[in-house]
Amino acid sequence: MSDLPPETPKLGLPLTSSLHHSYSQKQKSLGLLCTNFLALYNRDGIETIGLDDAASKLGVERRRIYDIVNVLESVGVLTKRAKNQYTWKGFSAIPAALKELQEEEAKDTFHRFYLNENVKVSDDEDDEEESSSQPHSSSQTDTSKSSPIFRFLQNRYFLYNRREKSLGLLTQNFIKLFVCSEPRIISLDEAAKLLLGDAHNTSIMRTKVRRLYDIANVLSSMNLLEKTHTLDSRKPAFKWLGYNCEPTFTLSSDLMQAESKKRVFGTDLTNVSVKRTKTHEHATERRMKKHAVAESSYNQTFDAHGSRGYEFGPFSPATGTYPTASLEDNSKRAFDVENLVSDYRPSYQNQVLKDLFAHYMDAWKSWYSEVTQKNPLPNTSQQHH
DNA sequence: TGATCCCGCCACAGT
DNA sequence: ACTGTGGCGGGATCA
Repeated sequence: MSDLPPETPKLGLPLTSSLHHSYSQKQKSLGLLCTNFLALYNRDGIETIGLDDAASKLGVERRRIYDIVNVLESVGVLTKRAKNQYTWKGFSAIPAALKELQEEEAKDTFHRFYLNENVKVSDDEDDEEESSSQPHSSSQTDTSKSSPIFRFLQNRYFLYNRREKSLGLLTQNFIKLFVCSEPRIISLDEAAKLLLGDAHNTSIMRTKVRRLYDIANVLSSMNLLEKTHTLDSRKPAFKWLGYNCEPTFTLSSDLMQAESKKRVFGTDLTNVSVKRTKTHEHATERRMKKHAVAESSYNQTFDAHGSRGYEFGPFSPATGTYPTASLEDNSKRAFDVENLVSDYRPSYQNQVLKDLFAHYMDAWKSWYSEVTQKNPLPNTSQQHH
């Protein structure tokens, strides 16, 4: 139905901008918002941040604050304290957070390598297998759907799935991409591919890339990231800068302006002002349609293959960088350990990771020799099959 | 035209 | 029922 006209006359709107309704995307970018956010809260005496406070001070809707807060939290700058409230940790918390990410990744890699745990199942729905509703002519599936157990599992599924797709986790996995490999310049397409594992329809890719833009923008405003081009091609890409002790982000001077002359950013409290015109009702329609589809595809997915839709681990070794050994290859692997290690190690240019890997390696070796001494298994390690 | 990415609907979670 | 969160992708802007 007809909503209010999209251009409701709004209070306190800068004449200049309202006259020639020049819409500037940049003025409202997430990166800029983040800069202002940091300028606002990265100072002494701040320990608690209220979302409403931030939203109103920055002149944006809450939704945008969530975006920022989620990525800030994923690098340790913030911590959720309670509903609507975050605790400010500051930039000094970044190194530890990054280190933890490195460790996580090293651990994952270790497991993938030695335990062959890449059971990864991507979170996409590229399975075109009958896009129509599943043929379940047997009514028994329907009854089972109403069972408490089903609902419980369904809930778990949702929770897990949601977490898997959260901006925060995506941020961490994105960062791992940089922190754990040497070519510290990655295009977002590339990143999306790595994070997605393998094979995905363009729709999933597009969505992922959109999110990566969001993330990259706030990381850039923190000076953890920088936009450049890939060395070879002219493709735009991002370069990891890492944390350089100094609070490198520019303490935006316009914050002062914002403070004094109200709303440099946003210009409105209710975001109803000079926005991109859009047919409201159509948007709603689209929604309905979209969600109807999504829902059916979910049901289908869940029914068809119970655990489908999960993505184990941050990202799969889609690039084939990791030597994979199957579990039944025990004996062979045992003899190759040293070689494998030296083969593998070079892919870690990063000293921290080298050390970590060495650490795991030592642990594993001592464990292994212990086991093999008690249980001499020359070439017959696989006989128990 | 392809790269960017703002915007806000609405599903799901929490009270 | 009502509020807090935040996934998601259409389509406007930018280069």
